[in-house]
Amino acid sequence: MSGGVDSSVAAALLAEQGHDVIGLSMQLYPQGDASSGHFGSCCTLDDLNDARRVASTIGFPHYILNFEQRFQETVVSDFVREYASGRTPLPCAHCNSDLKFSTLLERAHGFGAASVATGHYAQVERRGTRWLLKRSVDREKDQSYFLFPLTQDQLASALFPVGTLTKTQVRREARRLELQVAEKPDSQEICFVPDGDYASFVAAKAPRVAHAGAILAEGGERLGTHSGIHRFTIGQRKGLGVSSPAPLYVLRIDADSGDVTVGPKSSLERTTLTASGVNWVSTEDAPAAWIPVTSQIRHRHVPAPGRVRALENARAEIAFDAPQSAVTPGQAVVFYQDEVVVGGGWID
RNA sequence: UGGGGCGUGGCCAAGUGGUAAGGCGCGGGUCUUUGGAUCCCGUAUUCGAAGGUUCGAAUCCUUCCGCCCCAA
Repeated sequence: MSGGVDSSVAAALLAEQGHDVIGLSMQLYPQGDASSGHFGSCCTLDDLNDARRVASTIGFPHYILNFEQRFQETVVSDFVREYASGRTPLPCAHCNSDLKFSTLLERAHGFGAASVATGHYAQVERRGTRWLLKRSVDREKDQSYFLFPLTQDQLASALFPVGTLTKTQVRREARRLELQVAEKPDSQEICFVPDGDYASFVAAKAPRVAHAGAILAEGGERLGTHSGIHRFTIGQRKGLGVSSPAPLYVLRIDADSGDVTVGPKSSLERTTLTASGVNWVSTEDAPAAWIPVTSQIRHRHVPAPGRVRALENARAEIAFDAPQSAVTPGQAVVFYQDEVVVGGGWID
């Protein structure tokens, strides 16, 4: 329970259906700092109190789990490491697979719980011998993209009560259940970075990245300098500090040399990509031959038609029917067939 | 008191007689449980200053101010 509307409604609905619900919230930052309000946008002290009030209103126990250290070890360290290596992290996906459905799930089992329910907009469905991950009914809010790493065991213990509802319906349920968080704004942006200043956050954790480097044109011409590769992501237009007749976008980030290569938007297009750490959610065996899928290379990306096939060592190759802009290492590529998550991996 | 170059919005910068491109930044919006991501809208009655030529100048002429380079 994050203290938001979605997880609150998820818990309340399960309780209403007669499940034996216990509420669990993760404390991810030091309490003292959280109270200042400058420690991110979710799971602050206020949020934990909101969760507790919801549990109290519905009438089930609520516990706060101190995951500060685990959070640092999994989500935050990966976040920093990725930026330091010139990649763009996707912390929400790691938080789901490495914290919520691992450490939190273990603790929940310790409480005697059969499953962990969250407020994610996604669906889990049993088909034959496998658990399938599917998009939520509300396609606009679908969060299956962030859940692609979940294993069969994790999916077997996952419940997404709001996955069959629209956001409008969730708000309506919250009001019907008289939850104090019914009108609470949706959370957004990265939850653990104070003031949204992620660059300073990364630089503080990994001082080595904050070194100046060159901004180069595609031909190698030096256009300017920058103050650290962690400030850039593929496809970024703003913040380059370089003048040009036409907008420039980040094309490549070389962590070794510190070079950031920029060029026109058209140079961002790619028709193929490879991914590592691929999780084939829907299939027993990784597909050796090409299979048709639609793929997303970022959250809110319009699914792009193409095909995918498995490579050695949990890797995969994706070929799009039409070029896609800004394929970004570190982001996830998730492939779908209709509403079903076939699998996903981390873009190389 | 030798020669050459430059001064356009906060920054970079096009434009060399026809009535101020563009980029960055900034402001606003959109989007969003990743990205100071993308996308959209706005942002110089004015071109170092003052005169002059012209129907008309940032663009030509004169003077002045400021900066830079080369040669002494």
